[in-house]
Amino acid sequence: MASKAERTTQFIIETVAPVFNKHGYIGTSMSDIVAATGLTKGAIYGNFKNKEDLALAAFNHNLKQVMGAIARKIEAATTPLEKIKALIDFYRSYHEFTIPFGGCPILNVGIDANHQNPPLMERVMEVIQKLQASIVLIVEAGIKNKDFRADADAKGFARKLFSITEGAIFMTMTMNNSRYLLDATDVLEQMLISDLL
Amino acid sequence: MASKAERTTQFIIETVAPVFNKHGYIGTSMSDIVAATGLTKGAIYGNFKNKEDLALAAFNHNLKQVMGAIARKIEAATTPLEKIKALIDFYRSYHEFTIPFGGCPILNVGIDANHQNPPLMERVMEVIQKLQASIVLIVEAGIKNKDFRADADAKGFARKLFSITEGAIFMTMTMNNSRYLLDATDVLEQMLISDLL
DNA sequence: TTAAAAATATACCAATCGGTATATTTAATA
DNA sequence: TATTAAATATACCGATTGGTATATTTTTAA
Repeated sequence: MASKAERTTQFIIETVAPVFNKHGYIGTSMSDIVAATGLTKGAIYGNFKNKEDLALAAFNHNLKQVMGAIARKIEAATTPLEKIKALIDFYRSYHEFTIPFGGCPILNVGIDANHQNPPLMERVMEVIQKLQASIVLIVEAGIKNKDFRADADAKGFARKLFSITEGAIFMTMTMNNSRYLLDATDVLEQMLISDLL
Repeated sequence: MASKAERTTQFIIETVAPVFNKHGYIGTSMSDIVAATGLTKGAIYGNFKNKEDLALAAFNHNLKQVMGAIARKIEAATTPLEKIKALIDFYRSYHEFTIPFGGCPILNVGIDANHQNPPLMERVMEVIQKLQASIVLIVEAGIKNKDFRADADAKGFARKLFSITEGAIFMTMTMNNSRYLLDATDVLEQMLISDLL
């Protein structure tokens, strides 16, 4: 069994992650964190060096939740074409999925940390690069596989997929209307045909 | 000539608008505002009831800047088709255009005010509705005009245009790479053909 | 079961937060 | 130019910020 300390650290991260995602770095105060966890400042600072470290851990935890769900969907699919389809399909139910998290962590922290928190911003950029690279890998596998056209632009497709998805998440979150995400899946399905097939 | 007071009020709004857009509502302190304007708290509170009123004025000012530039482009075009093309084309140079503002005010405040500042959030939603309605009007004029297909989905097109654009702005701002906006113009041009023509 | 170590709680710190009452300066106008 | 009204500066308010030193409690392991 994990030590008490390890379990407490994990508990703090899990409890605080949606708070940071909803209210942002500056918008989340140490007293918010104390209130959310029911612990005291002593306990928090015993487990994390400072607020910034905790925010980083919270962001990574939020990412893991969302990425984990996506990864499971993609890994369940067998061919590259089916993986891309599964990825697009995931966003059909993303609104309900993301409500407990408070939206997309990449989008939220990307806006929140820009001009504000350089280390957090660095992490966002790094994560986006990695996610795009993993989409590129799938598309390239599909080219080898003859699922996709030989001249398909894997990087371009990954960029557009990511960009369109983030825009749709933003719109459904701010307008509280999942239609934007459904629109986006239509656009992405058309793009799949015109760009890759 | 405008009175001294009116000019000071305007000066505060103009000076503070990009600060709010970059750092967000909570991230912008009254001392930031004092430092940026070179005025004192007395002067600021003599011109605005409180920080929230100032933030709202700043948001409206930022909007006016961006919307003004777009409106000029659209009004210069004569036919509905050309207006839509001009709108899409505007985003080709949006990255450079928006750097002094610190990004898209709708995107920034939409993320920043969500779960944080209900009156500001209300204003964001209202603005998005109005902007989409104005795109719908252009498309509907184009349908009457025979520029566009009779069965074109004006509202759906407006939603997708807005959503794709915001996503691209987010990506180019956080990755500091205008390629995402250029990608988006390609997608939008294809969408113009497939959805409206 | 007890001693040592680790984790948590308590009580505090200086700095900063948004905001205000009042004094002073500046601008408008007669 | 003098008077008045408006605008701005100064000095302050209590509350809250992130963070810490130390006391207390709880867990771990002998």
